[in-house]
Amino acid sequence: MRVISKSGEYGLRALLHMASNQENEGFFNIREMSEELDISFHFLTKILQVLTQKGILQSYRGPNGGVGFLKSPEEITLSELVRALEGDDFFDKCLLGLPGCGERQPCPMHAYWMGIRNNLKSEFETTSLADLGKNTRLQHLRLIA
Amino acid sequence: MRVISKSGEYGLRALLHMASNQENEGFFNIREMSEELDISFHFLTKILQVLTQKGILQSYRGPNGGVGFLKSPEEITLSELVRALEGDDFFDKCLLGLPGCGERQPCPMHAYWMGIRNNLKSEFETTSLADLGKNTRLQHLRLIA
DNA sequence: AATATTTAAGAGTATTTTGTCTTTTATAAA
DNA sequence: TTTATAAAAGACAAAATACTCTTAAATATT
Repeated sequence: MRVISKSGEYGLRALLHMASNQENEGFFNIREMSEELDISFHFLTKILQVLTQKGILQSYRGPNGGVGFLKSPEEITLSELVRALEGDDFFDKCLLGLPGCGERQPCPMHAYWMGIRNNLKSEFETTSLADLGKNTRLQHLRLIA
Repeated sequence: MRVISKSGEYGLRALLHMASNQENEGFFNIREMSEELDISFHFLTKILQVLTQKGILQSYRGPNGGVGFLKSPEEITLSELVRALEGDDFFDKCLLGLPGCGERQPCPMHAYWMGIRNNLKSEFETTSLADLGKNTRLQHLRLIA
């Protein structure tokens, strides 16, 4: 098992790369990013397309085209990114996978799991992409294997 | 995305079912369980086989055969079960999927994620299957859709 | 206008996970 | 000892996820 999908990992890595190179300011070339991060170009393109469709990134085609932030990384929360990459119901899912699990018809782990899940949710909601990106830049942390 | 795999969900549901019907005491028939929980019989069999191989369950073949707990549910932690069902490294994985991520060569999210991960880990380590099973029995909570 | 560049989109392939079916092995009961 | 029952094991099929390749559309430069 993995906590997030491969696409999610790739997406987060690309976003962190962008956020930690914001002096670059404008648009990032996807081909270059794919090489720097060692992620398949076409696959990364698709993942970033989704983020563009969800209004997190904007893109331009043609020479010097690329992808850039639509909102400032200060205003982008980790929670928002995980939902965009892993599905809107990420923080609502039943641990046992039971559909319709909730207050009205809880599974045996509902209350327990909801506590844990909500902690994670609020943690992710109060962490911005800028926070993580600054960290990356200042400490020269790696985004590749 | 899902937090645990489908096999993991099925395994937990079966174990909760067993733990909450402990008056039954002895062995549980897998066919019956698969019907009560609406899980494919053969698939469930394989999942329980793994739990048997990992020393959490024991099994007997033949008439009145089945699977039962090897240790008492009081002594089985949720942490142990998740590791058995999702892999031993469940609580050690890098959120970005980077191999070898750790103190020596951390990814930008390492410290942050380690905090969250360790919380989850200790939460799961201090929760027994018996706790969850008792809950299920006393409150008549559902394990099926 | 023509060409080159770069993302978008879609079709197709590979791998992993999930699920099914069949055969084997162990055990109990007649 | 034969038969029935139930888990173990393995081969196979289907679905989901991950990845590749080709074509289309947009934009900039000449």
